[in-house]
Amino acid sequence: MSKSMTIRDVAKAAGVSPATVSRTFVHPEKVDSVTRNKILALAKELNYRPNAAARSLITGLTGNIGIVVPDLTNPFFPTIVRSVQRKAEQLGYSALLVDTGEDVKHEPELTENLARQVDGLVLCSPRMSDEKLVDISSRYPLVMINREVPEVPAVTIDNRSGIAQEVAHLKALGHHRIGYVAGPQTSYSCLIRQQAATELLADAGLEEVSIGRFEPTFDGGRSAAQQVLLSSVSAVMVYNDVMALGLINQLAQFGVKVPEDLTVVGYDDIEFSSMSSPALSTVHVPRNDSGILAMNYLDALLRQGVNGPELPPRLPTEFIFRETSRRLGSPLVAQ
Amino acid sequence: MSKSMTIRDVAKAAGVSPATVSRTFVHPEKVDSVTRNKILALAKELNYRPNAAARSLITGLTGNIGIVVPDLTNPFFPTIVRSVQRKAEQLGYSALLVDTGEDVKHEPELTENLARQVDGLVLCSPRMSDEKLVDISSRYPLVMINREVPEVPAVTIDNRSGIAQEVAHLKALGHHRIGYVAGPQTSYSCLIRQQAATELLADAGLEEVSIGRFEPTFDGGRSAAQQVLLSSVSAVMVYNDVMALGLINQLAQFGVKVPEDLTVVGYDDIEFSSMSSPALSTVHVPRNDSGILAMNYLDALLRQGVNGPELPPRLPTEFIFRETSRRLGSPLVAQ
DNA sequence: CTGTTAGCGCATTCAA
DNA sequence: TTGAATGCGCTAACAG
Repeated sequence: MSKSMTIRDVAKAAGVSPATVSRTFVHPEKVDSVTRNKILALAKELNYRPNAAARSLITGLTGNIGIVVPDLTNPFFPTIVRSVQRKAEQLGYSALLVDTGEDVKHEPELTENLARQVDGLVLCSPRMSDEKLVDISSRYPLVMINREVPEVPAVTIDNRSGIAQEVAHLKALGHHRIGYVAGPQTSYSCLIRQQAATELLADAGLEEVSIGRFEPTFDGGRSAAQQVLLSSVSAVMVYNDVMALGLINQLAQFGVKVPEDLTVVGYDDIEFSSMSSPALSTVHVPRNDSGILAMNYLDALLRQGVNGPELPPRLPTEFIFRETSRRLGSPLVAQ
Repeated sequence: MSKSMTIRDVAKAAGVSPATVSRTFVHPEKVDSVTRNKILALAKELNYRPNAAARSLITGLTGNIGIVVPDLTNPFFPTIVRSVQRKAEQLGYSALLVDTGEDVKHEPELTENLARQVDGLVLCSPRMSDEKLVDISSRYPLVMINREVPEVPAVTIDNRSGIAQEVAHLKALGHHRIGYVAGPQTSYSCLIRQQAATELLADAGLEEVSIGRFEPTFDGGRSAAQQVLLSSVSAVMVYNDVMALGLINQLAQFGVKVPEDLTVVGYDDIEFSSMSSPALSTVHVPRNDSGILAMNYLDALLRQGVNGPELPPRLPTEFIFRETSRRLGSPLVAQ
């Protein structure tokens, strides 16, 4: 118990060679079932644990995967990280985490450093350039979540469908002049969502007012309030929930009530969106699923060697009608 | 570039022995500055990277630390995880993360599995028993955050002082009959806070009404609303912010306004507490600092070998007076 | 200050 | 089906 058991201790105890012990763990089918069971029993009796470093030195594998997120304090990410980590654990990996702090400049370096310590990477909403991602992906097994780059495997969200549902919702409520409050350019999904909004609003015969870019944070949303107020819209679609919550908060301080005076819809369906009051109308993004799918893909990629496994199609989103959207011009309910 | 460089490649290129190359990385001071610089230059020219597994096989060290959290989607934890991870990175470690999912039963096992893969552990608000923690701590280098167990190193929060400030605040606002909404028994800080509340309210000559236990979640807070309403208190102290936010949300649905009809104070000062409306009066807990201090301690522990380094005293907390607390019986401001 | 020697624990040849 | 031999890449003794 004092010193850790090695494969030779088990071999000695079982009266076999170290090689046989090794085989029973790596290729159990290549060992006679009698000797195998004997070794297995002895192994756990002696509390033997294979030394990961020694194994890694030979196989070149670590048994670890890396998760990279831009900002763990952004409520969008913890759910993803958690689901990746759990699935990784189920599959026999441990998960290393790196938070880049939205530092686009250092993101490639941090990612690459991590890459050398793990068998594969899960990159959550990476901010770096397409070129960098293609480059890193060509050298390390990797899967992205919430980003699309040609030739780089990814679990993606059907942003366009989510925006379409928002547009349909707002149109059904009688809104015509609609604002889109944009997030930062560094965010891929922001670009996609805004582009979809522009197209789909036009298709629906609605008028779009582009507002922003702002930081994708609560304060970013607050700082959008003035422009929103000056834009003469009856409804705004906001890049994400955190910003939408910030916007609503600042609007309240200006005496503008949501949804009475303005309809606001978010995107992501973070946990707090259903908790705030008024509860935020938003688009649900299956973040938990995305993590599981990404990790499953990575595992398949690692096992097969080539990039054979199928990737799921863009994950469906669903509009959630809560309390921050209402029919345009409908009378206030008596208090 | 195709195959990874080894220490021998560098040695050959520099015309020295492998041992000298090794030394320049591990004990730079034991190598002549001229040869050292030559080796260093060659090393990066050849893009040499020490093989962690080989190094680990000899030293018994991995260069990794492990972080264990009960629930990453609980907004209390991401800030801590992030600060630990960043400090770890600064100190030359990589961070492995495990989310136990508030599964008390499996927590020891998950922790122990992680322990074998890392040089040391940071346990955030561990839920397992004192005995288990003492046991694991006796076998692996470890530091806890937000838990106190004799003989186990920890970065702790001055919960009592936070509660004292809340009590003083409520007393100053004229409240007399005060509720304490408790969280789960599995949470150490809940026990401490409630105990402090009982004592300090009594000391202040105030009347305490104990309410709960509830889950330390938003829904847990909501489910406390009925009992709070029936308790005839003018103010409640809630175990944590998430619960306080849930309570306020449910109270609103019952037509009870905060702070007009009831004063509510939380604990933790999670990010959303300043973002909600009304903004939550609460006790700020220095979570970011706690992570940094814990990681610094762990590093010192790992370096010195013994458990010599000093631990900081309980970290100070600070009451934040926001919008959910008000003077008892003061007239409403005209709307 | 530097080189030589040895081996960390394991998985994989190759024979038997 | 099993055993003996080899080496993954590196660091730590020890000499020199």
